[in-house]
Amino acid sequence: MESKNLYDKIYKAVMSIPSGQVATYGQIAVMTGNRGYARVVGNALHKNPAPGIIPCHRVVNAKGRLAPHFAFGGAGEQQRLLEAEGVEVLNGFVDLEKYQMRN
DNA sequence: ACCATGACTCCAT
DNA sequence: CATGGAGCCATGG
Repeated sequence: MESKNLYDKIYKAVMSIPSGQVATYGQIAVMTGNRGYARVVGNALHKNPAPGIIPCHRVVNAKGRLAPHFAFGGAGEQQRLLEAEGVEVLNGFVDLEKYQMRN
């Protein structure tokens, strides 16, 4: 499994998200090259657990909502992790205006 | 090579 | 606000 390009970029992008901030799938997708990658990004995070290496909890959808299918304990766990980093989560939503990773 | 699937996003109704 | 359709891309069978 040496998918050394796309996935690697995605992982890097996700890992590059600073603590206390979040990024959307589309953001990561565009960051890695294409908006269409949004699905690949989601698949990558879902398939490749790489727990401890990839802070998937910092990745939310375009609406700032936590992943509905978060594979590491559910959105509740994701929310807990985000709050632990200083990100306010309200009803499963984060304030993108405040926490979205800006360039 | 084709078809089906998916942690997505946007737009229209 | 909910639902549906279309667009985008990679992966696996």
